[in-house]
Amino acid sequence: MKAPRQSDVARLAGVSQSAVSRVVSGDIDRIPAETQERIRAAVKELGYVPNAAARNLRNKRNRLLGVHTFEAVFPHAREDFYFEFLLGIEERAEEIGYDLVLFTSTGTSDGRRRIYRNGTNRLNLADGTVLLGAATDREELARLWHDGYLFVHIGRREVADAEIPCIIPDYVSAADRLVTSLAERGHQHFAYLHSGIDQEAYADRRAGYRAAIERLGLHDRSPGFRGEPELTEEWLDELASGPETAVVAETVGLAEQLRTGLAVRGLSIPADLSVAVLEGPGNEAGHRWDCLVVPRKEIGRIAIDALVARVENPDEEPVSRLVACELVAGETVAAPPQSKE
Amino acid sequence: MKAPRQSDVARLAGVSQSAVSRVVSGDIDRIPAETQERIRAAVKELGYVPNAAARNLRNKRNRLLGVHTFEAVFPHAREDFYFEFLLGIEERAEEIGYDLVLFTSTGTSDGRRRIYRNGTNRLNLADGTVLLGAATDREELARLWHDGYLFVHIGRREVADAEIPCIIPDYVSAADRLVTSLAERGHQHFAYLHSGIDQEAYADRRAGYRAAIERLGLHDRSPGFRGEPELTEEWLDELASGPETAVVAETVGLAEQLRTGLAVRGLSIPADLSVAVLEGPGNEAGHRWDCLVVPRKEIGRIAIDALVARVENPDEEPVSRLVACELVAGETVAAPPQSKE
DNA sequence: CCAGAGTGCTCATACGTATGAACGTGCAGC
DNA sequence: GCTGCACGTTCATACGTATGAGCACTCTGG
Repeated sequence: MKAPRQSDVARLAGVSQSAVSRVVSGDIDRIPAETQERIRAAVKELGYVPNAAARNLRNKRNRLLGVHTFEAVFPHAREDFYFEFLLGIEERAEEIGYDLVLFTSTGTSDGRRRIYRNGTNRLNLADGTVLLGAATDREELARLWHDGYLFVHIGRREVADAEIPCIIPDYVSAADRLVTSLAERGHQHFAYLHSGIDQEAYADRRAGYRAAIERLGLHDRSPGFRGEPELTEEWLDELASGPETAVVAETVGLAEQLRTGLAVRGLSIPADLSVAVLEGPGNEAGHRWDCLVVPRKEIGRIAIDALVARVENPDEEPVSRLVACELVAGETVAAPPQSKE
Repeated sequence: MKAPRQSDVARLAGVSQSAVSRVVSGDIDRIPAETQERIRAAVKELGYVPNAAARNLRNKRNRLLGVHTFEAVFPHAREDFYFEFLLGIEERAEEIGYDLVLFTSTGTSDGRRRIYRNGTNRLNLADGTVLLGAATDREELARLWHDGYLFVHIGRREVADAEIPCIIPDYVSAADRLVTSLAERGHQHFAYLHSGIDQEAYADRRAGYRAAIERLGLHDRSPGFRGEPELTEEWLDELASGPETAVVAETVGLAEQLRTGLAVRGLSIPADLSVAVLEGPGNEAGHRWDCLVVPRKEIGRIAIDALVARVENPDEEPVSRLVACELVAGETVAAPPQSKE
């Protein structure tokens, strides 16, 4: 029971293989309707179906887009970082008629996934690949780029001597707008709570924060922002007695800690202090923090579009794109208390 | 910047293309270590990577497994049916070094996905495919089978004139054991709450239920089981006053309705009536029903193994497999009330 | 009646790989 | 010195498709 080929169809229809190829792939300018009909009938009778591999070999195109995460996708997906991106990726791929390859074969025993393994890069199976993962390996990225492989990376990733095309949440602008909106509410004195971990991931947010503070002539003297350990008892005491009316926290976790620290001192949010967070709300339906929302699904879609643009037009310049983040109002920001106005 | 081919590697290493092919694909019986080294070095230097399409064309093998769902995977995945299956599929594929192709390109405007579209079956890009989805289209399945395409289906799916290899939760045995365990608790009189929708999906469960009832000489006179509308006021009245001490419900939803219907009549679960459910617990952390658990992740893994077994050994008979379901204790089963003993 | 254009189709080839067959070399055994 | 054999390597081909070039024929216009 072997799959029929174009040549089988051709024999049945009494034409050549190339005529069949022309009909099935739509190049029918010079093939009269009657012949087309005969060929189509033969196709149907034999149940002919084009061989994707042969087509690909011939065409260099696959309509296949890779998705490479540096960790397993599904196992963590429920609450996970990746999940929403994948939503957008799948959705958009489906819309434009591409299939997705999940590169799972590149896993190592330690649970990490590498692109290159014993010198082999499976990725080239796809026309192009979306890379994502906080733990993206710089060296591999650099090599991939130097090899001229077509890819986009979700999230900012700077690599020396390579210009990685990234789809980046516009944290700079979002942090700036967040501060601006606090200032518009009347806040003048700010503190910044930084996470300490992963310097690079928060660099944009810090830049946006600082830019807004300076542009608007606001005051900030938060120790955390100067790199010292934050959320210590001393820090909290200082905050409680200081002029600050607004705190910008990098993570929800920090904000929660802050809340308890303040409660001990008899202060509440937002009555005494407004707090906004520089990351999206988690799934845990806790306090409704004022925060920014990374449009992950949207980013997934954009990544696919950026990739496909280059796949379909190789002359296209690889560029990074910023994607705007929305600010969402919660219940943790209010006007400054009158006592401090 | 074109991808290097074996012939490029060969030129650099000073050997023939076929020698390169032999080394990269492991057929090295008659190639001395020294030559292998030279070739490997050239491979590395050029960053050679095998062309999947050409390989596939030549071999009929890809180390690529398809995943075809008849609806979008990710969009619903959080709470969804598919999710756990995919977990297992990805996990197992990773372990054995296969990549996964998500067939998304086959979507139609109505949101359904078909395998065959304008005569083209994209699936044949992969070595074999795992199909899943409650709404699986029978005609397409039949055609796929008749075309000799390699696949397994998750969930039972019967198609005339075709023997679809399926991975099937063993609902028959699970339902039987569930009844048996109720009987061991002392229950003699049972009622069965059926969902009315999707006859086929619950057929196995009904069979297992009935088998246990008959084998153990138990009593059942539930109208629902005879196909009449269930959970009517009359039905509830009858149940409340009848000899039944245990109800087996097909879905959690039905069980919940039952609970409220009983509450109105002053009866509670499990004090007055034990209730067990023939489907797994949802994510909603409501009442802890006694129920069965479909080992979805496990099934995903098994599907991959079954598929790969046939991919790697085409003589292998396509067979369906039953996978045992676990029963989990909840808080809705107890001994029958003494008044009815 | 011939040049030129158009029509309907086929020829030949390339895509990159894997592999059975064949080839040349060196060496052991008789 | 010839046969036989193992070894190391290459040759040649097939997989199924797409497509530019080309061929044979018909028609149109001058």
